[in-house]
Amino acid sequence: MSWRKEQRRAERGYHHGNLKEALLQAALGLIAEKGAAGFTFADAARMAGVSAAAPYRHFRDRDELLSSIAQRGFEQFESRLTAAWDDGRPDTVTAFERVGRAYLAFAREEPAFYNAMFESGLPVDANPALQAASERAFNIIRAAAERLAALAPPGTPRPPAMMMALHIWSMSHGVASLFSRGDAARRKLPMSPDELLEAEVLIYLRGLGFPTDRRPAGKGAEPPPVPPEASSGSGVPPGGPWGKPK
Amino acid sequence: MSWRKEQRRAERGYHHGNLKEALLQAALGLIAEKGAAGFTFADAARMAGVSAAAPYRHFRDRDELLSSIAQRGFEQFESRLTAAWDDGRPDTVTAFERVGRAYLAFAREEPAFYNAMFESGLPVDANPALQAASERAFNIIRAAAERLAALAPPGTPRPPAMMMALHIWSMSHGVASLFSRGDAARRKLPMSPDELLEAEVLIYLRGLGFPTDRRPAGKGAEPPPVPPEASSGSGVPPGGPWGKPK
DNA sequence: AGCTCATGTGAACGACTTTTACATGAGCTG
DNA sequence: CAGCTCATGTAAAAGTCGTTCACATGAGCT
Repeated sequence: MSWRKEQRRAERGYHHGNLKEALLQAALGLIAEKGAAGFTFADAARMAGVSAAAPYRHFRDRDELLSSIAQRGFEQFESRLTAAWDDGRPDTVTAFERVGRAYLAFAREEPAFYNAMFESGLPVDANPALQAASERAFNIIRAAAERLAALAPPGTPRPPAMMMALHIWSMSHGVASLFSRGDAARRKLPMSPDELLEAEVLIYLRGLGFPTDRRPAGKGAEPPPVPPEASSGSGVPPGGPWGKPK
Repeated sequence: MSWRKEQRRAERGYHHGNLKEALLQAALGLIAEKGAAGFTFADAARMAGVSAAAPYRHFRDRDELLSSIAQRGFEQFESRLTAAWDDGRPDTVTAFERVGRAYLAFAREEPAFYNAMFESGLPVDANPALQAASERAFNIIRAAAERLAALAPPGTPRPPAMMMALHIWSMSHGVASLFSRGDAARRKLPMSPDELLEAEVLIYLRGLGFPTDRRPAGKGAEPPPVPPEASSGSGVPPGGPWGKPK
């Protein structure tokens, strides 16, 4: 019953040729299925068709593989946030909310990455590269917050952008962790996680004095707003950022 | 040299007498140290001075021990939130913020419970008792939100309490997960997690139209507010719910 | 053709989880 | 108090993992 392994070896020769990548992919799949805790180094090796010792030629230990995945995750995360932000087009508030949705979408569509990044218990601060990658991702949110803060309605004190960024991050992460994960969209909600986050952010921005109907109060500093009929669906209903209160 | 085990046995006899509780305590300590992932059934047994097989007389498997801890955690969580809410005294907004701080305090002071409850990857929905306990805890937040929603300033549409509760929960959980965990207060922050959350909640409430200076707008429905000099430190500075913007 | 070194193998170690057959003794029953 | 029973503990064993080590292989360079 070990002709399977022989078979495999016959197919690909003694050397795998691309083991590092294969291990990363295998691990990604396993983490998506069973979570970072349930993922096993040996399993990844098996899935790649190599012995249990082979992975040690490419990763110091199981943790390093996990870190590599988290690192890659932060990079993809950053690029998705960057794309969503799109340098604040067509207007800052719209783009800002798109970033929020992108956060949730990432958590939903890349559960393995999200898990490795935020739920694996990895000591992020122990790995400089990882920390840097994480920071780069956060900086997207920060940059967006900065642009938003600059639009603060005149007359009111300008909110610190850093604080706004942290607030938005915590909201996004909270919603994602609690309500938006793969098979784990555990609680029954009166609204989708996306709607929940969108309303949350809108209420928050309104609390800062921002007009949340997509019509910026400042003039000139902001490109002309999208015509109302173009902001399909995600526009704020007249009553407020939530459905009809009953 | 296995006289240690003999020693222990001599001290307590063949039967432990209170093994279940001892295991729970041991596990709690281990999880606090090394996280739910690093915690080991065998270690707990060792710590309690029994063989590795003994725990199976009290827990079906490692997961059941973890679940028991999470369950207990939710119960303590509920009671702490209940105490913090204190039925909305002295006024709803103050009590509401106290709940937020209690959330963070729990995450900080009971990392083992928090870990088991929210970060262990336990399938909460697979265990009805656990799910119920979790729901009971959340219901505190929901009840508080309901009271708050009832105070919504007249004229504006009344926000759905359930949505508010989910929002507050996500903020609290987001801040706790990202910034407020034991050795893992990873990122450098311009303010403490408590301040961060407090500002976040205040801005949010203001976004809903609530007066956030602790002086309720409605009259009669709310007990008289605390005199300003009594709300030490946690009162809202005149400029807004954050420090001086520079 | 031959060398070398990155890459993979198998065996082995200790730790962990879980099951099984057996041991102990606390507490009830007569 | 004697005897029984059953909850609770033990040791041993099987299977899995992580990790290391000595050794094998063969890709690519000289």
